[in-house]
Amino acid sequence: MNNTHIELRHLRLLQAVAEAGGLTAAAERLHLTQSAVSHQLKALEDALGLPLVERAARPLGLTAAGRRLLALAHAALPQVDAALRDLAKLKDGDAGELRIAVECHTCYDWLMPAMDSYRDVWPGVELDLLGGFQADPVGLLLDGRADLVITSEAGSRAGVVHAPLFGFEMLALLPPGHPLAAKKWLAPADFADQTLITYPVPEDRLDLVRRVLAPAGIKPPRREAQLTVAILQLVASRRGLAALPAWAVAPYLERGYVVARSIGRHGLWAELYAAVRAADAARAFVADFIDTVRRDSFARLPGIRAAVTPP
Amino acid sequence: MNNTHIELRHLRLLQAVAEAGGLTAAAERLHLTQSAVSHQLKALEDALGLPLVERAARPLGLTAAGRRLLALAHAALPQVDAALRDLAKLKDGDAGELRIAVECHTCYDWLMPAMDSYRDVWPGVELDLLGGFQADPVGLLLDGRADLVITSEAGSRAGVVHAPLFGFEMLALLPPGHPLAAKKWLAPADFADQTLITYPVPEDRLDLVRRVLAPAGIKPPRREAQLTVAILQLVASRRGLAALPAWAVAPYLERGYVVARSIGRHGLWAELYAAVRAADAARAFVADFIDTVRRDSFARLPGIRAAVTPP
DNA sequence: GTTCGATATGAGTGTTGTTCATGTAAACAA
DNA sequence: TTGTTTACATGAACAACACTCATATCGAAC
Repeated sequence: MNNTHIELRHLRLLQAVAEAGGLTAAAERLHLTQSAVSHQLKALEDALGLPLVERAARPLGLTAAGRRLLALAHAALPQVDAALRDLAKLKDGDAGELRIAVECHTCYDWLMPAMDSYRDVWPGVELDLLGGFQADPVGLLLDGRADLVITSEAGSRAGVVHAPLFGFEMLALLPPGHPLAAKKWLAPADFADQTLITYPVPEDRLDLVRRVLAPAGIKPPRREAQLTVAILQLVASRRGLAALPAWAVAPYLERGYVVARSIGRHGLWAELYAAVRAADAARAFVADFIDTVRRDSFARLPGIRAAVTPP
Repeated sequence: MNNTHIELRHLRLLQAVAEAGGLTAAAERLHLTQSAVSHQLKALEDALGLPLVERAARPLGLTAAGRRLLALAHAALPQVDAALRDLAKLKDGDAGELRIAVECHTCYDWLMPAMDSYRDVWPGVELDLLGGFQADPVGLLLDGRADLVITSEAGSRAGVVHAPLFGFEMLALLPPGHPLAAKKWLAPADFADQTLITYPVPEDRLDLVRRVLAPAGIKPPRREAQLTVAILQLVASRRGLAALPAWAVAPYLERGYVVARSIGRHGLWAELYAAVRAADAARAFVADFIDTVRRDSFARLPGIRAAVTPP
């Protein structure tokens, strides 16, 4: 029957479920409750008269019907997005300038590919990347020296909008065979007698220090390194511990170069935001840059989750 | 912006508006009120921040944005339909038998192409066409000698479901230059002294006689012909008048072979139904045959409208 | 067994799509 | 011109539906 009342909402739902590997995780991405996802999926299955997901398996598997519908989602949703982009260009024009300042060192890992995707669909937008460490990157927006800032601070300043990108886990990195590797997760006290290897930034910019160690009154010695590989090399050679975003270390973990542990019972989670001037937030090429980063990151980065603050 | 809440419903709406050339006509096809279509279109335009249709022109024109979105509809909706068909096959299987009996002579005009489209997507279904005039075609369903009957009678019999296909206008055909051609439409009395040329069927099967002439107490002489071309030839050579469905005579009208006039102020409209056994109505390959006929007919036949009885 | 993480379910609520009843505007006829 | 017809717009009332909240159920790990 073709009169089945199917909507793009259903396709987005199925895609999210398949990608997230579970209803709860899908709900988070869609900024819905788990209940809504469960209800909606059931309603869809009832309407079609076919089960779409294997409820037993974890990660959740799709049935043959589910896979067919997912194939439709993969075919149709990008077409829809492309059309909406074209409409946005018709409305706002398709040219502009986007000078991007980046606060976090490891962000280049995902920012570069995202910029490449973006360039494909907005060839008329001039992309610039501002280098060097900035004391007050959001200030650059108001100075007019940058148009978009990637930051981990949600702090809202007048005239600036912070759009949440995604949440990620900071993992503690240990050399293989380190005594602490026996634990499932590390408590603040575990860092007491360890050297901390970090990027060369002030202490209050390090989530591990500001949110975990400082509150616990622990102040381990620090050693700084400029590059991610250098930090990993120091950890691997047992000069100390480090804390880096999960996505940045995934390739090294696979090779067994270092091992990772969560920080605290539920892990140390941080968020990234794209800050733009309020006046620019509604401009199509700006809004779509943020969308592109979100989509691209979810497709590419392991161990990230939707931002808690809805976009 | 991509977070715009667009749904397949919107695409179907825009497609219907574009094809029907107006909101009112689109509403009829979608089995909605004109108000609903107007509201929904306005909501969509507001959400996108762009006008989609040129309200002034008649038939309604699309803006550049409307055309872009229509292109999306043309790309995406067939994919959706194909996916739903595949799901139906997964559910019910993809094979079956469909013996079709046809009551109306001119129906072969659209039935053949529709059957061709259908065969493409349901290669496993055995299609058969039952020939010859049937006194009680719906009876064949209950006898088990046919599986689907094309009929113009809505009359519901136990165990048989009548699915409306579309409404069409019966046009009165006159030779060019006939005195009655001066009128915009013909009244019952106009037929009083004219010979009526018809297919060889009982009088009570002729809509013109049963619904117009008989109630007015008019009983013109009849002359019968087997073939549509024969009827048209007799009309053109001034042997009498005929009444045929608009779609069946469109090509002859274009060539000026005959001229057509409405019967009555608002025209004489009839409907066609597909009758199937109630037990078969839910089977995917049966339901989709009916859908295919509807879609195909609307795409191909001029001067038809949605059935008044909602499907 | 208990606990934890994940999905299901029922009731209540807010949103939104639809209809109904008009209003308005343009085209056409008298 | 006025009346008539046809098509689209609009506001209020209603109905349907999607979502949330709270809670139940299920399964796996300990």
